[in-house]
Amino acid sequence: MTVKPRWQRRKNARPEEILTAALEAFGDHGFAATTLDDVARRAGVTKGTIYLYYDGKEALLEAVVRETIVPNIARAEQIVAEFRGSSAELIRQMLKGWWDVIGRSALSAVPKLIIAEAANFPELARFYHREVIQRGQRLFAQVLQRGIDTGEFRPVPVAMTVRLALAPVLLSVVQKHSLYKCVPDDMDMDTLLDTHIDILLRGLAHVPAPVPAHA
Amino acid sequence: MTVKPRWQRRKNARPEEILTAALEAFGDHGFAATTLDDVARRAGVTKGTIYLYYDGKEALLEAVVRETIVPNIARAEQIVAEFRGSSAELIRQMLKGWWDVIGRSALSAVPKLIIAEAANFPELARFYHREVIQRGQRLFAQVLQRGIDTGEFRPVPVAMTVRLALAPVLLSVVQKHSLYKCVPDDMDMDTLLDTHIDILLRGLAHVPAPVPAHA
Amino acid sequence: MTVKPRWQRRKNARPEEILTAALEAFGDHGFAATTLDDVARRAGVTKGTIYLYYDGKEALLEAVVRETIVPNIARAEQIVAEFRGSSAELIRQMLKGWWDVIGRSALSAVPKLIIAEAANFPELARFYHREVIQRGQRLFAQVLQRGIDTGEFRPVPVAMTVRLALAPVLLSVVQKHSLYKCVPDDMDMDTLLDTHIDILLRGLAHVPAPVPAHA
Amino acid sequence: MTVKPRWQRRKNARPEEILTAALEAFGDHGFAATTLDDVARRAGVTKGTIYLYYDGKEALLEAVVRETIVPNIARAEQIVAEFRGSSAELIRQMLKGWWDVIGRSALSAVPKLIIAEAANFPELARFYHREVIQRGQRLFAQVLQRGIDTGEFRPVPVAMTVRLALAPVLLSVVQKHSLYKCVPDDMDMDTLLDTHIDILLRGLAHVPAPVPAHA
DNA sequence: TATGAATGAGGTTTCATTCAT
DNA sequence: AATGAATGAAACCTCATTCAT
Repeated sequence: MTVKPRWQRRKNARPEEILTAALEAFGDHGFAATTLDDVARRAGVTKGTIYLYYDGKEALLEAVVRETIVPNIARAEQIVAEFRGSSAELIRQMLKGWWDVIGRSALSAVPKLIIAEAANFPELARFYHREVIQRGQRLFAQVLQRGIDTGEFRPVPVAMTVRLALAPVLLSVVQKHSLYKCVPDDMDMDTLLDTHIDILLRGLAHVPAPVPAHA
Repeated sequence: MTVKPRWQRRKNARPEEILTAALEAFGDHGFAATTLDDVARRAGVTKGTIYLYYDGKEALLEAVVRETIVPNIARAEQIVAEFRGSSAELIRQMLKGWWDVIGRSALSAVPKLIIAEAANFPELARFYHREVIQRGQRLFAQVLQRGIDTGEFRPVPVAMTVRLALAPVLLSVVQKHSLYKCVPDDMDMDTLLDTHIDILLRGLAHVPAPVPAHA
Repeated sequence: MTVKPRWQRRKNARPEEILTAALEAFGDHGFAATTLDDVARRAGVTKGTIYLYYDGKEALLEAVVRETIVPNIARAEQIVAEFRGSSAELIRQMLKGWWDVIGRSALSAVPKLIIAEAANFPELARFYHREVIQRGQRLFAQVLQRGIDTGEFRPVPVAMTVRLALAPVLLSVVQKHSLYKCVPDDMDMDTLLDTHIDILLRGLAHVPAPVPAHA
Repeated sequence: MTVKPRWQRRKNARPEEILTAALEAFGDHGFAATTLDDVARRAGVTKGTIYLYYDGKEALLEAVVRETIVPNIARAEQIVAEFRGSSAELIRQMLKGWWDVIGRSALSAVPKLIIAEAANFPELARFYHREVIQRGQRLFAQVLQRGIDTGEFRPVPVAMTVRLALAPVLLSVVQKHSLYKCVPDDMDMDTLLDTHIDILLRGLAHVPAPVPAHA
């Protein structure tokens, strides 16, 4: 007969389990409304255990943000550097790929978390802006500029267009963790992305404007 | 700094002052991280006074959401119903108008607040989705459909396109209340909107044959 | 102006009530072993009320030390300055007076508290040393020096003698709040003080040493 | 710094190492403010190891007090029993010896510890009072009484005088572990002791009181 | 109507103690 | 014999809510 041990020793697995649990909890309820009891329960430990690995609630939040997203940015930068093909195709792959890797995964909670907590943790927000947003925008801007340079796209304000290209996926990921937790989600992300890419690429194409820019 | 006028305000101005203060505070810090002391301070009253007009913190949040945005939706519906002009022009005016009325005002805090708190207040989120988002999307869809019906736009998935058209302004308003409270805001909203409308309308245009500027 | 001061009076009295309760509790159990619940209970309030008046447990400790003893030092300085009489008589009165005012009162807990907590709150200890101990020793040293100068006492190392003169009363006050809380107190403080003063003054007198200083 | 020797120590050296560490830690911070992690670190072991030798934190405190001081009392009793010489000389040697053996060593932490914790551990305090203080006082009283009986000293209240004779060394040892951890220690213990013994013995001598005892 | 002193439930954090390794 | 991961009770502290004025 083996008696069930009160707890198990899982030293190496613990930090990541706690981090994942914290990401979920913070993403669901926000920082202030999340209790460490909730995080602990999701991680299958007790409250005190969290303090073995993290200095406190705030340190846990920082770890969640710092250790989850940044690696993916580096990977994206590498993919872009190695890509051979049209700029249009690369833009399509970046948007789709971002959704597949971040949007569908648990990592998708981070952007919503940052939006909700930026004002309460400005230092963390600045870190995220510097290491994630700016790097991501720079990457996308490179691709767009390359397309303009090669004549594939018409000249557009690059920085603005980058924001416009990313806005639908960012907003979708944010809504996935807020409104669509409460209302039936009628959004077909594949169709949305296809439509977005379709309109975007047509809008970047070299054809005369069909409508006067202004009345 | 005015000291005396406070006592000369109409008595029924109090609830609105509190509501405005609450919107600011909730928008800045989120619901859980906002203290009623903070709301009271912004409203120029003391904590106890809030309870004379609202049943508690949660009731205050509900009031903020219910009483601030809905009236504007009704106004937008009226504007659209009365509009005479091309669909493209109406789309341009709706996007620009939304930014002018909501985006620039204190009301812009509501979308960020909803995103942050939806999971904690699902009933409120459903209300907002039903009374604000769906009505807004329906309105925009009407305009888009009209443009397709009249041949001004090519056929596109309407529901998706509505989301895509609104995404940049929504995301901007959300970021205005989160990241851009912490990092220098280099975003020129007018240029962003112009670029967005430009790309969007080109993307909606009938591709091959150049279409006459005006029917 | 005494209409119904019952509630108002309590409001003004709160900080002092809490301070007294804290002095008792800290004196009894030490800082770390004292719970704020205990302090609150002694003061007849709840835990939260303490935070209306003090920033936290540590601030409460500081207030206890800073606001209780210092005024008495000032008073002692005044008494000495105004005294007319022999130095011996003044020394007698200072020792007896110190015991009557501090030793018998609740203030007697402070020296024990400082001894117990000095290492944990060095800044507070330095304050106490500077504002209480050094001022007290300086005062006593003046009197002793005056006695030597007038020929009333034989020359002795003043700084050392001050310590020796004060040691029995200090130790008594400390023990009153430690050991003699646990064992039956067989100490008659009046006799102890009389004996101390007797031996001390004889020891300070101008007579040849009756015993060889060393073998 | 020696690294290897730890493993070569006799196994039963462990308890003593822990006891020494505990004495230091308790003496520095008091019982409640001391963590077992601190004790363990000072002893060069981990927290769990302490429980192999002691039943818990409180048992450790008891062991510290019970096993450190008592042996020295026995030794002092023996020295007194074997002493041949004047009572004055014996008093001098006892005071000086006490300081050399207890005052300078780590054991000096015990009196401060007892003072700080007596109210929280009354049973332990009673033990200490019975086995250390009373035995020490009885010993000193014997010597004093012998001096009076032989005519070496004038008659004085013995019990009181014992306290007075010991007060300076006790207080010094206590302050060494409290205030003088925080403020520069300007106290020359040798001079203090010499002055004390000088005044005390003169005060015990057979000469007419130079000052009227009291009105 | 308005205040703000007081409360008490609930959260974060610490740490003595246990126990699997 | 020794470790240190894990626990859980208890402490500090905050703040929504109440209520006497």
